[in-house]
Amino acid sequence: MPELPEVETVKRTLKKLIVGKTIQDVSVYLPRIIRRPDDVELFRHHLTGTTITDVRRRGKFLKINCDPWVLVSHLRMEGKYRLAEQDEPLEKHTHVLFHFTDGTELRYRDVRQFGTMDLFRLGEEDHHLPLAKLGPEPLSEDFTPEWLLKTLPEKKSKIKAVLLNQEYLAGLGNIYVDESLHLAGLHPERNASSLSPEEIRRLYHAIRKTLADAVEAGGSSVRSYLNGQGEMGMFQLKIQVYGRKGEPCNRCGHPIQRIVVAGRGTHLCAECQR
DNA sequence: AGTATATCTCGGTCGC
DNA sequence: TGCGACCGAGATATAC
Repeated sequence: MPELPEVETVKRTLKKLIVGKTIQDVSVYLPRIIRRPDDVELFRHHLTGTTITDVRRRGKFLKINCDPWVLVSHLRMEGKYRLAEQDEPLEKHTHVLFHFTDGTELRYRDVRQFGTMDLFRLGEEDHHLPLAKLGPEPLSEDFTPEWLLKTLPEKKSKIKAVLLNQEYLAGLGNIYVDESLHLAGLHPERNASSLSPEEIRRLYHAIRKTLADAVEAGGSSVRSYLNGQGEMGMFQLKIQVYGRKGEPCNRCGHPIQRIVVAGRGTHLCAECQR
């Protein structure tokens, strides 16, 4: 389930692999993936003949510049991009192909078929859904302790629900929320408004460190996540709580619990997180 | 208006 | 081996 660090890793990998390539044609085998424009033939028509000029990221979204268009792509649970030679056999669950003029092609695979693609005029994408309402980037200078100190006390939900809300903060998902809360020593069911200023500062630094470390490690390879070159990230080796139900907490030795918070499986150490 | 909860997408995986 | 339950990001709908 790619979250910010995984999408950042895919972005960096794809940037090296596809910038400068020209799209000769596009094949769409599962039209439902393409949300905008609503006509898949128009999607093909717009992209054909364009050249990839940049690959960026916003929250968990990839932004692939195909001037004068930008493809906004969300991988959801299991979406993957891979650069292939056009004569390689198609893997199962391949839904979209971007054929380049040099004989290679960018392939989008997605077993769960949850991923989405939205095409916008370059520059207009941030003013429309799905990007329009996203909260600040947690690794940018927009995300500060002062902002967290000001906004968290106004929230009436549990801290885990707040951090999962992409309109509040963009890019955290289930894994990195659980990891950040463990590092901060905060219970996921705490009301956001109950956190003391000291706890909020701890949370701020925990989020920054968790995400920065994960980006540096190339993301986590939980489930089937691979970057654009098919390589695995290494952050899963550093994971403290996610998916470790029953195993001992690396800090205190007490067993990791799994509970449900905000409708999501949630891993925590009840000894370290209060 | 903000928050909580349920529903929906899907197929691999798991338990029985 | 077969089958139903489960999982989950985020949009959407509904309730309060």
